[in-house]
Amino acid sequence: MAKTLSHPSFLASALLAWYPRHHRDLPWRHTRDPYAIWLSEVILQQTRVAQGLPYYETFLAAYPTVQDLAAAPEAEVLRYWQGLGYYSRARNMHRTAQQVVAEYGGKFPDSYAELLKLRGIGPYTAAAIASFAFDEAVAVLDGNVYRVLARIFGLHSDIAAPSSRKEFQAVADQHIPATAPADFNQAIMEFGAIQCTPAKPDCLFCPLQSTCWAFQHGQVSLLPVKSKAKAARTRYFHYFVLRHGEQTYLRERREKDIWQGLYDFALAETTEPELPAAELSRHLDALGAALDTSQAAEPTAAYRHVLSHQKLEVRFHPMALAEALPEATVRDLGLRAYSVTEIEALPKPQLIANYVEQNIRTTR
DNA sequence: AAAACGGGGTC
DNA sequence: GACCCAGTTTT
Repeated sequence: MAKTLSHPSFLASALLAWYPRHHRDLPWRHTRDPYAIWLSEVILQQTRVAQGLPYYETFLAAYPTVQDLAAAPEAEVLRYWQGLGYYSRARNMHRTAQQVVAEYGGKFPDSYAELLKLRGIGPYTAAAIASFAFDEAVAVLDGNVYRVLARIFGLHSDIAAPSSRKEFQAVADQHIPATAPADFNQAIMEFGAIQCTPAKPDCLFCPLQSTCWAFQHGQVSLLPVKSKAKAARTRYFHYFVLRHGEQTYLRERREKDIWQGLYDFALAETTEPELPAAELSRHLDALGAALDTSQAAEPTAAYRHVLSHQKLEVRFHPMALAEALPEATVRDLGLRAYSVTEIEALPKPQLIANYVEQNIRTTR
């Protein structure tokens, strides 16, 4: 909780003076609706404003209220989220919307402590909603705030270590003014986003230059301290794009892995780049008589798709079917046949969406 | 405490 | 290629 200071801290004074003259005009800054604020904050988790902005507009138009979101099918919600990544954000929002309707009578919880109990709402998002929608004096702590505080106060703790959170939170809570918590939170994040940037911050015209520890000690480029992430592992995907006339077979990814709840094609995964011939023929045998071997096509060149913790090398094997797949095969592989129009409506990983866009369309 | 979870922009 | 992004959940 914030200490109520008898006078504003130098940090709060500087940021609150800086903010009105420099901030960007963003749509979620014109609302006090906790639902809209919640949506914007979840979208902006690990996502840049420029990337998230169009999603915010489209999503809010599709689901103007928490009741609308709660009533929607999950696949449709994921389809609106397609391309944003971290799809558990959308699944959690959907479930939480249903909970808010069922257990809170459709009225959003209005305190930090209560918000924190909801799925998909952690310390950052709870503080953001509590301050922006309800004027609660709890400081947000995001990548921007870590960076600003590390530089201003010369904090050298590794911001990638969970244990550092307490230290930074305490400093932020010490400076947030009870009289303007929302503006302070907006201001410190905006300041980090456009003035105190990761690379080449604008120290020359910075209002905090004289009080900034990092600037005074020539360590701006060294702060914040952040340990390196582990190297991503490489996975090799071999997709079988099975087509029968206008129909293409896809399946929902239900397993606990990347892209949960999204749709892709029948998949063979290997730990080596190449799919062994024996394994390929085993997969082809499983398709039975339906496979039209006279129209066998070569697999595509490998697409590289980079995620935070994985590098994917992906090849597509387009295959024509002479007849629909046997019921047993469809069941075993979890597949279903979809028209082009239906495929468009399914939520898909961006990689699959790109492939569909370029390679699957109505013939003629 | 560490790992998993997307995709795009920037240097 | 490395780093970053208005983080949260799971292990």
